[in-house]
Amino acid sequence: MDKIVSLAKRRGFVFQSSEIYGGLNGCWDYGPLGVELLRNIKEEWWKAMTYRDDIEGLDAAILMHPKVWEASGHVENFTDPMVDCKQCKTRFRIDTLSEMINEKKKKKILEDFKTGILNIPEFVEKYNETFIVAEERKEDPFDLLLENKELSQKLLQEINCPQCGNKNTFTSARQFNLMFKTFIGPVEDTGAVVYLRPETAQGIFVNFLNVQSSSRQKLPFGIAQVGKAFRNEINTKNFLFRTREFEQMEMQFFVKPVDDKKWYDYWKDERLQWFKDLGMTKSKLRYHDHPKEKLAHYAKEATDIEYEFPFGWGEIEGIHNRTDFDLSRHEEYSGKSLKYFDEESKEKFIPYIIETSAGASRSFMAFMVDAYYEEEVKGEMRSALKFHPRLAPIKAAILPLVNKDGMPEISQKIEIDLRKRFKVFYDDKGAVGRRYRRQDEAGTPFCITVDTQTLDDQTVTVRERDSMEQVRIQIENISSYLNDKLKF
RNA sequence: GCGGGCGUAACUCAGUUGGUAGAGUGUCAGCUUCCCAAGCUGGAUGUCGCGGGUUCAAGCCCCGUCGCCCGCUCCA
Repeated sequence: MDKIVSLAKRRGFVFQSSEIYGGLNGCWDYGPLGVELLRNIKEEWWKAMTYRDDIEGLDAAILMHPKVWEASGHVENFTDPMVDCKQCKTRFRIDTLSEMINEKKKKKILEDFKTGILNIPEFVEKYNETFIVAEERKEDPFDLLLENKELSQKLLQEINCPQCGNKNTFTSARQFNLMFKTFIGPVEDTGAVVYLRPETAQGIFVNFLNVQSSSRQKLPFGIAQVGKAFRNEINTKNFLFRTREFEQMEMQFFVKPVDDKKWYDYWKDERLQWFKDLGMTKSKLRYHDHPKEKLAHYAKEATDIEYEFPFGWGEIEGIHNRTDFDLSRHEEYSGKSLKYFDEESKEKFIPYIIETSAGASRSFMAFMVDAYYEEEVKGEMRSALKFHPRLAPIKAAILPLVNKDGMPEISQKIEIDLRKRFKVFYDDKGAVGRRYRRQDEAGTPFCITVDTQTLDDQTVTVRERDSMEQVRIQIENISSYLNDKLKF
């Protein structure tokens, strides 16, 4: 993994964000080669997903109405206060912690707690207030006390850790806000709070009827979107794997509820095949089906496509049956009907949604790791990135074998001609062997070399990255040769 | 968030009991070079992550902080 990170920096794939200021945790920048690779991945995905008659594209704004995130469940689920047990290192959500303690025990704890704060009048006052509020709202006073910033710390001291049984081992309760908050308008008024979207999906859901009616689509059909999403992760990890700003490639497929299984299976196959078609090692790809009891609140069925990274298997795409959860919720929260009218059956219903949600950044890293290759050639190490030609940042390098006898002139002509159609690179520095190896590390699949024979018969050699073998072709055929190699 | 490790040139790393920083690779310029990191000559690059402290003197010792990696936790 370290090798990949170091190569990524050395060759201009990925730099740490704000590096000269000491870096910013969990943020990374894509350099000249990185941005090409990333764009190619997104481009391949876009073509695979939207160049078909049953999927439309969309680019929704990153900022959305705050109610979207209430409807989606993110406000509720992304902002739980948590505590850690310092002894056994277990983390608890405050509300789950409360659930783990039985009523009798709670009573005892509250009594001990009250004794403990008798000599602090303001605490006693707050304590009594809490009970009145709990009565009014018909809530557990225990929970309310735990949620109170000043009192919770004292109360936590009275609670034994349900995991290890130790007392007085909890950290103070911390609020985890997994959504980034910001403000609409220059005045930081709470009424104007908006969030940076934690997923692109909601932009698709709220536009479901807009897209459907403007594109005259009928069920089943999908909406695809590529875009940045943001999560205030507790810890970032493993290079690009868990970052706070990342890019998603999502497609939401709207189906009749009775067809959900069929389309779930279809997209499950389809999405795995996409990674394989782009050259990812088959044995390093697998499904990880979510067991029923671990499914997220919105999902009926879910699987991850996982790639075997050097640090272990990790999710690069999720395929979920989200049922009618999202559209129902948006209907409820917005008060607008999101039902679809089926002409054939004359029925009105909320469609089910099959989601395919791939991480662009994670795929980037998976393709990078998968392409990395080392071998020994005549006692020297050769390292190469064996990208599928369609993903390779640079498609071809043009190299004059030596810098004389008119070779540079011919090479430059070839370069100018190819540059219109392909991302190419011209290099005349140093020995040709060194230039080949440089291109290997950048992942360039083809090197076109102009030599003495070129001067006689207008042919060049094309050296292939993986085999290092060369073929000789006519200059006028280079374009079609490359085009052919860039086909599936 | 907790525990551990690390931070010196673009990369990999060395740096003695504290005495004003080195190597290899890469890179750049030139020469040479007819096919796989060849050779020769010359050049450039460091607030030793950042901030503070101890000291006559800190890359080295102490404190804080930021970042990266590993493990745990978390990942609706």
